[in-house]
Amino acid sequence: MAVLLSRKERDRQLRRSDILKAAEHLFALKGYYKATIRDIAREAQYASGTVYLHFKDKEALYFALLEEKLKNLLSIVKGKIGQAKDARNKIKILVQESLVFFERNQDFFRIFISEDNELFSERKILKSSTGLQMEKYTTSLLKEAQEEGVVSRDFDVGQLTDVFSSLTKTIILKWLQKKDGKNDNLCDLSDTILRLFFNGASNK
Amino acid sequence: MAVLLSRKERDRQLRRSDILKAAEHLFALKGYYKATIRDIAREAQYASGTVYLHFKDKEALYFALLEEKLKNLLSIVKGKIGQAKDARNKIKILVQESLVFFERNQDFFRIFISEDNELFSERKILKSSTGLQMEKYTTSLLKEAQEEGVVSRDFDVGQLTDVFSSLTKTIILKWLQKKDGKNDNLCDLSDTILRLFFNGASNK
Amino acid sequence: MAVLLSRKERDRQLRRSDILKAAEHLFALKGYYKATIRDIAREAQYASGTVYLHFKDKEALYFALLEEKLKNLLSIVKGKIGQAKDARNKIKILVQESLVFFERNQDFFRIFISEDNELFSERKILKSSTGLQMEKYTTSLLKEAQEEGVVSRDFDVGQLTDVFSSLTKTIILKWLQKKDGKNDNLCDLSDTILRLFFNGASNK
Amino acid sequence: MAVLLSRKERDRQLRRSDILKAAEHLFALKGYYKATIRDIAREAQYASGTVYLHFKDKEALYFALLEEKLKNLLSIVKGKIGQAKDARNKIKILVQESLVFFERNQDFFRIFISEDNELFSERKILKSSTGLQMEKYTTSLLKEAQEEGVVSRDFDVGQLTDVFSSLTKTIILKWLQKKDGKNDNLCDLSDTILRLFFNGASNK
DNA sequence: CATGAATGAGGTTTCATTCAT
DNA sequence: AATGAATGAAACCTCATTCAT
Repeated sequence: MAVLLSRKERDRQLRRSDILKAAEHLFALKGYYKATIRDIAREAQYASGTVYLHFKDKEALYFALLEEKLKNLLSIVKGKIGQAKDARNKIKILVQESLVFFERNQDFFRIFISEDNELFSERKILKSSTGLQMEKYTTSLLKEAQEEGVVSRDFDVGQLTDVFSSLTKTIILKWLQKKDGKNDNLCDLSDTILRLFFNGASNK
Repeated sequence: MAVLLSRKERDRQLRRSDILKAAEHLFALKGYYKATIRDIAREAQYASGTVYLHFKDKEALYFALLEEKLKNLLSIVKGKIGQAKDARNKIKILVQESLVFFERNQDFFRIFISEDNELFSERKILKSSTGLQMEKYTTSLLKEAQEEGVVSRDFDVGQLTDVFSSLTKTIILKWLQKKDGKNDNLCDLSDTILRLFFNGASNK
Repeated sequence: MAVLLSRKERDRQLRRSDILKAAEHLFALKGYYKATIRDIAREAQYASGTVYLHFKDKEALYFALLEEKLKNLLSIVKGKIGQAKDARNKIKILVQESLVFFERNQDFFRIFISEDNELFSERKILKSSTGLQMEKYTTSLLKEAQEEGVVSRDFDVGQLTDVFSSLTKTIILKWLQKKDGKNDNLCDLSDTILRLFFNGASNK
Repeated sequence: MAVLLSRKERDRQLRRSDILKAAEHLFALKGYYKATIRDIAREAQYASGTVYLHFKDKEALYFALLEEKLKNLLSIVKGKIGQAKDARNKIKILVQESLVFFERNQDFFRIFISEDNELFSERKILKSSTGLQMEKYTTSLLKEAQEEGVVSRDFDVGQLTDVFSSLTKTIILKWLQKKDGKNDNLCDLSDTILRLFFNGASNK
């Protein structure tokens, strides 16, 4: 019985996952408003109604997607960082792992970056609780860096967090837009980001 | 006769302007999709149809708004920069004037920053020709800075332009989100931006 | 004073006529629904409002046009027929003059033929009183022809009238659709029409 | 399974048919432009959106209607004509069956006859491919009649086709307009049509 | 559970008509 | 009289969401 339930549950998760994958693709391709539930359901090979068995409404689907992926990224990052000792190295790992992750999840990046700036009332920056966690985690690393003196204490940590994040996103976005056939590795850009950031935020 | 015509034309521009102002407010408040033409018309105290006497359709209204404001900003910036001699100062002025402008045009900033990241197919980043001009202009200043040695030549200028813009936007956005009653001047943040950027992009 | 008034009146008629001409062109080109008052006014070089100084509404303009032209055709036909003696000749003249008229007024013909079949409630076949007169006149000629024995009395005259009219229109329409560069004269087709009709409606 | 599918499909066709019937009625009553999708949906007892599950847009609905009915008429006619031997009899059957059909489908006739004369750009006389087939079929019968000598070769077959069709339509239209309570059978008029046509188009 | 037809609110846009200038 | 900006009703169509099967 436990087995049966767990299989059932596993199946359920699979379907949910199918839908999330389709949503990721379509939201990235067309944006939140132009991507229809029908599009998404069809791409996932389900009927529209099925989507509603897993998500309350379109917005919930959207946020679940954000949540899921961010949780994934955060856990990867936290895992890898465990080993590092000083803040500089931790931040280095954060950047590198983010680049690796986004290179593999370009659709998600498109959604992520556009969500990013939605300060509009409706699609709120609820910043999916994991988004907030991510932010807090970054902030804590930057605080550490300030304490270790590798980043100046003159700056407001909140501000630094935003600058750091947007810097990373900007570089990724630029890479995504270029992507001439060359297909240079995104992760090669971690040095650029780190140099810009650490120099920028240094004690002078 | 000339007077009559010019009054007519002036009135026309006033009405157009009413609509643009309402659009600015509503696009900023609700975003492109949730802001309806009816909302905008009502806020401008006109009937829906009136909007279409001035703009072909919703998109045209949106882009006209972008264009109008950006042209304004660009001309201010270019005007003020005329006086400056070295690249560092020019860029300083660019930042300062942008901050002044966006402090006065916060609604527009909200639209601007969200447009910015729309890589989606439909509402294209055609970056309203003036948007492109603005970008080119910034790039030219950064090139100058590279030539003058105040910014490292290691970086790709395109990349630098993006970084510079997103840095500025990020700082503004952060300020906009905080804005606790204090109401600190946005323009006071120009030093933060410049320090982060010039240190970041320095030769080491 | 009389002169002054009459000049005023003449001007008024000229403007009315301008509008009717534009309406004729646009109704022919796009049909009643797709032709807008604005289109028509613009083509006539007036403002939309001016149209309403001459016609109560769009429908009134449409019917005035029908009326005007049909009155014209009817008076031409009646004038020419005065001379003829027997019904056959009268009908021959009717056909010939109609062809000449429609060759010169092809736009109007397009409108006329489409109106023709509108039995819909709204754009009623009020058949502009002149349309009715025209019909009665034709009927009277056909009655005469029946009395003179050149057309069989077996047929209902109303029916014959309709058949005669639609026959004429059909031939004209066909000519209009072909009109390969050749530009053959439409009036050359009168024999075809008359032959088809008189044979068709003969006593055997 | 086959049964299940076929029931679904059958239901679907029924709904489609409901809508077509309502459209037929309303287009006949008010004409293409004044009949609204809402009207049609309401008459068919569906919501507006439902119409769009079956037809891409208003025009598609209109043409589907035309197509459906014409296909029906054409197949009936072709079926009955199979038996006949000479052209005269074939044409007789064509007329008779058309009359029977239109007597039963008066709403459709109203649409058909009005469509007929739309030479306007938009609602094209693409004459729904079946419309063209119908025309070609008629033409072929008339050619046969010419070859058999029962219709004069002096006439252009295209012209004859048009004359024949409009003659038939005219007689039906007249009948439809009269229809005093008497309710005489429309099909009784086939002799009138045939006599008018064959005499008219005879060798003299 | 899954389906997908049905719903209907609501958006954009057009255009006949009015009316202040 | 002439203008043409303004109006606002009303049309078409989309799509998130529900619910009977």
